[in-house]
Amino acid sequence: MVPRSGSADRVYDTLRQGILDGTYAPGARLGEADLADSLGVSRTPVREALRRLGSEGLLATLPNKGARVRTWTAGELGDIFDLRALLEGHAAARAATRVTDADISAMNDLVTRMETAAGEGVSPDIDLITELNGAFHGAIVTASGNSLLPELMNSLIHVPVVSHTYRLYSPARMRQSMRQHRELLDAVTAGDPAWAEAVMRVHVLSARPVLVGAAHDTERAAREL
Amino acid sequence: MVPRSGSADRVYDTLRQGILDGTYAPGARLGEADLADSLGVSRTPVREALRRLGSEGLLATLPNKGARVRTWTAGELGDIFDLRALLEGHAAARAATRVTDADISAMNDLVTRMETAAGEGVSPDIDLITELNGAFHGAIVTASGNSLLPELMNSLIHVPVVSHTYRLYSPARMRQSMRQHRELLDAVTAGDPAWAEAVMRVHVLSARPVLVGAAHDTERAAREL
DNA sequence: CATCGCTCGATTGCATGCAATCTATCGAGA
DNA sequence: TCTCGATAGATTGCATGCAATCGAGCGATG
Repeated sequence: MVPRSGSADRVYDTLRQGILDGTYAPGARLGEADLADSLGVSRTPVREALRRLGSEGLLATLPNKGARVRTWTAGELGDIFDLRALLEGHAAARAATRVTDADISAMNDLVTRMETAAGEGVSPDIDLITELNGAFHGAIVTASGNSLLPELMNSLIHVPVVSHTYRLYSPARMRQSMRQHRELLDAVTAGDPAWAEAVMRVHVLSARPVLVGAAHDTERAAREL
Repeated sequence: MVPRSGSADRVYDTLRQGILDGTYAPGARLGEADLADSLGVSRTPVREALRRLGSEGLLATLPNKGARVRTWTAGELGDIFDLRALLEGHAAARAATRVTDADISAMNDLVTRMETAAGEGVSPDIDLITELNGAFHGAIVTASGNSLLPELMNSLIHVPVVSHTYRLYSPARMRQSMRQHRELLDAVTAGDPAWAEAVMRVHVLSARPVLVGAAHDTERAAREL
């Protein structure tokens, strides 16, 4: 998934990144002319990028009314985590029976680097942890051997707030998450599918209330405006 | 998901339908100018539709080389059915604990009409069965209460050959499929999530070898050209 | 004779112009 | 004063033109 060369692809990457990192807030309006101007291209590639993002679920587009950054209710976030628990749990079980030594070695590297980045240093490197965490979960999903699962996970994980998970974690919750990664790796290394699936479900479902709670707070604050 | 009004949306619907019903064969090249001419619109809405279909996985698009109808290997089809068994099994279990009487009544209507369409008449109405089957599975998924599951299923089910399932069925296999629908409805009506999940998994996984086998035959035939 | 390079036709990618639609503001009437 | 309607500005949707890139076919060369 390297950044391709065309203008439309660059615009797509820029907008996607901006949506995920919060540059474009949920609900923000994305006008074609504004974006074209600020990005130095014409409206055509911008339109193309907006339609792609719309069909991938990051934007809500209304005919003749333009595109807005999609917002997610607390209920939808809960549903996302239910599906993640199901799909990633399945992936972990299958990965446990299929991983190669090279896979395990790479995963171990990722987990170790995460533990370092989350370690006792004064300020954990959230961006790095987020990136490593995504790579680790991606490695599990890939190791499941199901060639369509990575694609399918992308339609779930691209939800902006999910990529901000670690910003919402307390130090204790962060340490718990790191321990779960380590145990997941242990279960996969042991080749125990039931153990791996259970740990993965715990890992995902224990993150769920943090995200859903944050969404509830946001909704409450929005109602009181 | 009613057909919207714009030209781009009409082109999208036309192409999608054409891909699913085989008008555009797997691997067929879809040129912008050709389509624009034959559909009586300019290249702009055609491009838009092609990009959408590409990002939804129905087309494989290469930069500067245009779009082709995506082909699926037997392995990918097997992976799709594994994920369907997982996701629809989950949906059936949840539906069993949440359906309303109105849901059950609507599902019963669908199943009964399918049985009629597949009945002892000389030529079962395959198109009708396919449509009713899609509606029934959609009803189960919707009744699961997970608001994102329908979206997610769409990224799996849009694979062309899957929509042709019933064309590949023998009369005996067809009757078996109808019995499974009826038993699934029984399980959901009884409110038994484990039973419903098991029946759904049987239903999906018993269809799997038929589709995968057909794909293997196609691949073999292609190699021998 | 095979292989490499080149030119030309075809196709995609991007920019721009115009028509259609929507939103917001202002004004008339009850 | 409030509501409804009309007009104007802004924005999206579509068509078209031009530049960039790709692929096929021909010719030159080892």
